[in-house]
Amino acid sequence: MKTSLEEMLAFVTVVDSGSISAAAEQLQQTASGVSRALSRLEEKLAVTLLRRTTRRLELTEEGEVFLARARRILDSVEEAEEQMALRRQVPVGRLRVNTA
Amino acid sequence: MKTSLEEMLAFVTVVDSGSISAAAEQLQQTASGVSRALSRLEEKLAVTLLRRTTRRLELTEEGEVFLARARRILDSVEEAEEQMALRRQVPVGRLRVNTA
DNA sequence: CTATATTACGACGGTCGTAAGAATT
DNA sequence: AATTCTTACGACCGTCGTAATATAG
Repeated sequence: MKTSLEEMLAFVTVVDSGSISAAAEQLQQTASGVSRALSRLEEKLAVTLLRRTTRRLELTEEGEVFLARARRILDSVEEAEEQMALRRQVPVGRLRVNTA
Repeated sequence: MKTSLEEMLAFVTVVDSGSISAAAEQLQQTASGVSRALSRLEEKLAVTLLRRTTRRLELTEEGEVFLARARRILDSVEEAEEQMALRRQVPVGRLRVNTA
């Protein structure tokens, strides 16, 4: 449980946007931050996820595998948060209304 | 995506162990830290997950709902990490062996 | 030469543990 | 009265942005 959601999000966003700098913009961060988040993730997993040059990004096999899982995890978190947000506004149980 | 895995883990551990102090021990933290992690999570979700007195813990309805999802998320992360660990040791593809 | 990625550095923010205080039984 | 939870206070660790450096095309 050493990996963080932020790091997973950085990874997924980099893949989706095609570059670290594009991901940075999308995440409202600097490229520096995204680059480090990615390195941190790889270090924690002890695996190379993305083979990168200054021009091209290429997913490794491990990256491919992890990507799918990371996506699902991020979606699940989003979903859980949204459900809480909903539950806040829509109290459960019967709704009793007195009509005139 | 504001919530963190650490906070979810704190929440789940508190529920499973029955108290904040027990969870703290299990997580190798202080009760103070776990208590704050829990409060942080509730604040971020803007929801009360656990109604707590000094003696009793009671899941709210929202807590119940979130608990199930948090468990699944934590398991998924664990799984993803383990898969990377495996893949590290067991390179994929054909294994060629020259026998004498 | 240009665009992108990484790294060193200093700064800042968030989380921690300790210790004191509050609350429940 | 005892146990547990919470909070205030410093301290610390991790992450950040900037700016400099490296590198691919």
